[in-house]
Amino acid sequence: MPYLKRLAPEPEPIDCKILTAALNLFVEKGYHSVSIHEVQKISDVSIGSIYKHFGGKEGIAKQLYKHVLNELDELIDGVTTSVEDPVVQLEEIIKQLFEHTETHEYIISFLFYTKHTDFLPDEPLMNNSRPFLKIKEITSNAIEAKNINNTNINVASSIILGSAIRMIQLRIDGLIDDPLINHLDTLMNNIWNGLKA
Amino acid sequence: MPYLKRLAPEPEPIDCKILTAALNLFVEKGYHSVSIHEVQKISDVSIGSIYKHFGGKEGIAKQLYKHVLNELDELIDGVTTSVEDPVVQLEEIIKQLFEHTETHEYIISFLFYTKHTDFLPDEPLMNNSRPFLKIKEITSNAIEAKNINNTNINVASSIILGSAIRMIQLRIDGLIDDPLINHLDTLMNNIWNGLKA
DNA sequence: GTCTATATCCAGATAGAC
DNA sequence: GTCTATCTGGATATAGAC
Repeated sequence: MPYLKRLAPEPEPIDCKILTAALNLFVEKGYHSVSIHEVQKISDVSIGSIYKHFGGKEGIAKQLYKHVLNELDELIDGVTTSVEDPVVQLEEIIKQLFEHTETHEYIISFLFYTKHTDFLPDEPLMNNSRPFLKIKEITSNAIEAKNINNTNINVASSIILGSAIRMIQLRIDGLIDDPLINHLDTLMNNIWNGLKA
Repeated sequence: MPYLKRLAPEPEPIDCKILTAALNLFVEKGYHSVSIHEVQKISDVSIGSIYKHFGGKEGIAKQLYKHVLNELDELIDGVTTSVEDPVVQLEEIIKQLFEHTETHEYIISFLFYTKHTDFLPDEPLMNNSRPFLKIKEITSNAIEAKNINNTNINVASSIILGSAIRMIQLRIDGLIDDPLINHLDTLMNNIWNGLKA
């Protein structure tokens, strides 16, 4: 699990004061309720520098968006290179996402509980981004390997990822009291039990 | 199905020019990218009247939020009064939501593909609202009636509702080509197959 | 390359006529 | 009760000093 190892010793999940401040503010208040002056204040970098580096608020959001998608992509690659069975790969990905929900809540919240099109209308849809397509591909592999019932790929991936994302959102909302990792086995058993037929 | 019957003959899903215009604009552009002047233009009601009736943009959003939650609530009540078995109730609710995704896309999008806390931070969380609590209650009933494996309620409801919501979102994104109703049986079979154990 | 002070714009809200 | 014209605040973005 290279992803966790790399991040573990770092106090900040993102190595950039501006992006870190923006992430926190965007998640807490929502993109449009955050002014560039707030980002300036929290990050302790001047307005001028922010504009030099990112060109403005939308530039920050764009970079942040790419950054978190890239982290997710690396997480997936870490899993796919260390495990063979696509079913186990999916389970491991969800496991790590559940863990990150506790340890990197803001990144997870920005990834799975943000309507990006509200402020990045020109970016490609998250559900069409590399890491999401990879997850879909893994699901497809699992079906083809006959480890999963030959059901529609959109249905299967919606059951798998949809359940996990919903649990993450309920956890962030505070409607699930304990860490999601406690429910991982139950979740996966029920999912596979249905899909494996 | 009183819900559909009531709405069927109406050209507009909402009987208020201002709310209808706001719904369309909010879904298309996102709440913060919509100005009150745009709502004025589309609804063809003057700014003054809008402020008289709703007190401002947030007032419109608040009313709209309550309205769509109320419609969902009525949909659920319609199902629970016409069907006995909680498992069938859940299936029927999802069926109607899938149908509405085709016929009332904007309402469904506002319900299931909008981050309401970004513009209504003081409203109760959607996942804690009456209709969502009712769905959770129905799921709980299903478990108690032994129709569903005695698994954690949060896990079971995440699998059921999470899959459905994700399919709705993928459909709205245009990443699922055909109407969701075509996939209803496959989805429900795979879900129940796993949960019924 | 970093900062502060300033300009510009625009959305939300209001006042007052009809 | 409905409308239009106007005010005001605040955010983005820039200009120019250091």
